[in-house]
Amino acid sequence: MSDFCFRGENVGGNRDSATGTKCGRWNPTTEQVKVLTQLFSSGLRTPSTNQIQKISNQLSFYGQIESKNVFYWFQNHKARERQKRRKVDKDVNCSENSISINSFTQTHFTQLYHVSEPKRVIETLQLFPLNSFGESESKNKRIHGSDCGENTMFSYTEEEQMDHPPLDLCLSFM
Amino acid sequence: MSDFCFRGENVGGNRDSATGTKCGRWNPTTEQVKVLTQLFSSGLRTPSTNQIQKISNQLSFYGQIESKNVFYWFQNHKARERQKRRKVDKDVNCSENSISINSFTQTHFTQLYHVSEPKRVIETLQLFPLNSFGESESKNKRIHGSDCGENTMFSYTEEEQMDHPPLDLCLSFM
DNA sequence: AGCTTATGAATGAACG
DNA sequence: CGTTCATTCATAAGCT
Repeated sequence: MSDFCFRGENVGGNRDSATGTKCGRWNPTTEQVKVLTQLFSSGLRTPSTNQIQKISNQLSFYGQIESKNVFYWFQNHKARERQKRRKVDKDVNCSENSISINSFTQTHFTQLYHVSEPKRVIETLQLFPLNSFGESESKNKRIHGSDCGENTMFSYTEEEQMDHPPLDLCLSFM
Repeated sequence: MSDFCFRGENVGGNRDSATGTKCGRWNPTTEQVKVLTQLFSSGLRTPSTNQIQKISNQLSFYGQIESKNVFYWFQNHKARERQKRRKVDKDVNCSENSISINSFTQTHFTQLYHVSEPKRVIETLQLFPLNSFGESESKNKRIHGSDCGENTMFSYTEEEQMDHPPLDLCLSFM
């Protein structure tokens, strides 16, 4: 199943612009998404302006990107994780509720806004290696992990094209 | 309309035995679509989280469904109606506003992207909730202290009787 | 059977 | 921040 759904991501050389693809909005490459996701997984949620700048700067190697893209990405990612959590929280009950669902039986709004804040991140996300991390597995899941497996394993190989900067994000962050 | 034309209304689980895949995407039953459409026709455009939950809960009787399905359904339905409307409108609004904002943190983008509001569907059918005040739930007073009144009261009169549960949506909504 | 349409799902961008 | 809009991708259903 083709769950991976990168739309037009271009690993090799992202068409800068002014080509066939309309550059209406930012289309992140898989590398960019991967890095951003890892940063998020590392606990980074609301990067400062400075961090945004640096992230954007680093990611610009993989393709066209602006600071605001990074900004929005984190905003959206954070918001959606929470939103999803809220929506999925209690739909666990299957379709076995016959009738008699009164209005007051809706007492399972578990206000558990406990999103388990990842301890405010360490000031030095030295989480990812300086070099090409092999992306063995870990957090490669799609943002919107659905109920059905959601494998979403990016099946692209990157060994052959690691001529880009070794992602020294952790260095330039602080 | 073929009434009993469940397209996978397997209560046990929505799985496509043909391919073995667990679940591709939500396949609403005719009943579900009918109810959703009616709700939309009644004026409901953007149900709140609670409403989504209740709708989903009710519709789960007819088949597998999740909250996010309801959410997406309304999003898409509304968006597509507007989209079509826009196409018909044939508005050659070549508003070419190149966003030259690099400092998003500075201030909010001053973009006057004001689309023609499609006259907000008739929202006048706020008859009245059939049930009394849902004191138990009512409003979760946010710290924001903003006014409440997010209750999209609507009442759709279901004339035709169904051979399934009495669809007390209007009851459980509020 | 392939193409087209309809629609579920996802997400970047922006608003209040 | 939470919510909403707009655009796009992916896929099931429908049509020729």
